Amino acid sequence: MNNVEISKILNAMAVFYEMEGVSFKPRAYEKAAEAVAAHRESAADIFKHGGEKALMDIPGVGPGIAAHIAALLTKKTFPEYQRLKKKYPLNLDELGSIEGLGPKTILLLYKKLGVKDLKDLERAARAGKIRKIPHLGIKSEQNILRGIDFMRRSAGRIPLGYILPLAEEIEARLGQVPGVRRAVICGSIRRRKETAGDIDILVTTSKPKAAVDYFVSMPEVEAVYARGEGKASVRLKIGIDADLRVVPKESLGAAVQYFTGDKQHNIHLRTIAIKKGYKLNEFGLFRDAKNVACETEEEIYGHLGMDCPSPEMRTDTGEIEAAIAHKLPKLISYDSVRGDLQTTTNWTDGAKSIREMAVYAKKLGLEYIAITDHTKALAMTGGLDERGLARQAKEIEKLNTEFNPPNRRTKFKILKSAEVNILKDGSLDISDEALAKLEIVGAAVHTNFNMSESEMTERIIRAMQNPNVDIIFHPTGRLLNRREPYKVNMEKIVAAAKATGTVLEIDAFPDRMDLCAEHVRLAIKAGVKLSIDTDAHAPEHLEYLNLGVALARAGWAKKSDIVNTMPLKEFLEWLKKLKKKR
DNA sequence: GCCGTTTTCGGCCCGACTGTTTTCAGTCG
Repeated sequence: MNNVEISKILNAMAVFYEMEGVSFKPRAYEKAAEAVAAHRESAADIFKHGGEKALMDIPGVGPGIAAHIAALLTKKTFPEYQRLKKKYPLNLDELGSIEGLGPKTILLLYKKLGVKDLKDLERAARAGKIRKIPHLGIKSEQNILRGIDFMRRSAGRIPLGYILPLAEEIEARLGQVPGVRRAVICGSIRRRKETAGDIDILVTTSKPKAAVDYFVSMPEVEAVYARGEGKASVRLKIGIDADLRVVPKESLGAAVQYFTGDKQHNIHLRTIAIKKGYKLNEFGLFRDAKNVACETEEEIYGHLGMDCPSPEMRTDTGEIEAAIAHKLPKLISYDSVRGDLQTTTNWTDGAKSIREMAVYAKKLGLEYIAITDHTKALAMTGGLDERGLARQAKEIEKLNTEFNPPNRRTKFKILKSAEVNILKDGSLDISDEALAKLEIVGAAVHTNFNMSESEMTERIIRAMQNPNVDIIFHPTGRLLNRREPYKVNMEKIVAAAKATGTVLEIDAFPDRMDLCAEHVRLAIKAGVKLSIDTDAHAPEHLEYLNLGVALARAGWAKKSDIVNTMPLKEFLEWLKKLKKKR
């Protein structure tokens, strides 16, 4: 049983206890579930090497839950889970993923209408049965239907950050199969789209059968749809499909181009090929029957008289025209971000200490991180007030001294910062005096999401007008597959950011990934600076930075557009200048 | 059920919004 599966069961326990009306246990199980899911090392390995006791090193896991996890690993279940699952025979995976539907309502619907899964729920809602239940009404019924619709539209797609590591692992393992020369991820994952619906991998090999045999028998495979000489299609246990195609090594470039997409980009490209007297398909670029280019993508684009746009840009939104004009921007490269400007520690709802975050950041080669714990209006996270921020500042100063002994050449800096809440009226929940003492201030909307576009836009603009605010964190507030972005007029936000010198954030956390590519382009065009941050709540989350780079590249960002590509010294000077200007 | 610079037992779960209500339960961040 892997960490995700364990986490799911712990989450189910939280829901069950919520239904039972038990206090405190739900939060405890939820926290443990979250920690297990985020934990790098697999619980199975930890248990194998250190037993139950070692499991307790996972934050939020104590003796009780450690015993449950041990039972899950050895017996696939534990008595309390069995009992509650029997008492509430519900598909919580389905019902729990509908926005606005919590444990109590799920229980109510089960008791009154026998709703056990999504199918039951939709039937009941469509039949108008939900509105008749006391405490629920027409609006609740409509909200449930809307929730189902939203879930359907996003279902089956997994955030890039969660699927990319697996895709890369499969790619690497395929590369090791005897006979295989190359294995290449294609499709939306190669384009680094925010979510992926499937994994597409191409291989060139001298032994097609061996590659197909390996692919369909991987441990991640749940079912095999099809397996042939040069192609296989499977369902993975994580709930999406994966396709393997064996292609001749001479036409790898053409196949990679074809299967990378996107569709609109390829249609446009093929039209250009036709106009120039060619035919373009997955086997090559043909003039009459002669294949003139197929080994590399560059070769194909070159024959069509254009530069090769990087996969992230291929959406047919101007990249082809730019490629023809040889005016593609020099995109920000991966690994060029030098600091993370949004990180959360155990001073609020992060998992680890400032020191642990800093140590990990340093290990990744970063030169600075801003500690941006939540502030007081977010009570649920234990948000810091002015006094808390002052206490934290002392701790940071102490650590900075420790991290930078006088004799050491390489510098690492922890910046005093905060993720300040933008209140409903656009004011902030921390006094200006306290904000002025921080080295960099991020502000974000965390409450009152359902405002009209004009109200929300005004609210954020007002926050930007506070001279202490340097960055707007996750400017659209979307949560992939879970929450729509709040309504804002991005043109106005960008204009205000330009006027106030405020940085807009590209949030690299897999569930967030805002801004979207179009917004990035809009900001860059207006000359607004951006930052790429992870919103890390645990040290490993710092590794998500590259997802933000991917998003920046999709939005045509150059290195100079992103403030935290600057080396430490230059960044601090820039920050000083920024503060002075206001 | 977990946890510890308010510590080994007694806290933890706060505030706003929504939809249903006429005084409040459920949900979310």
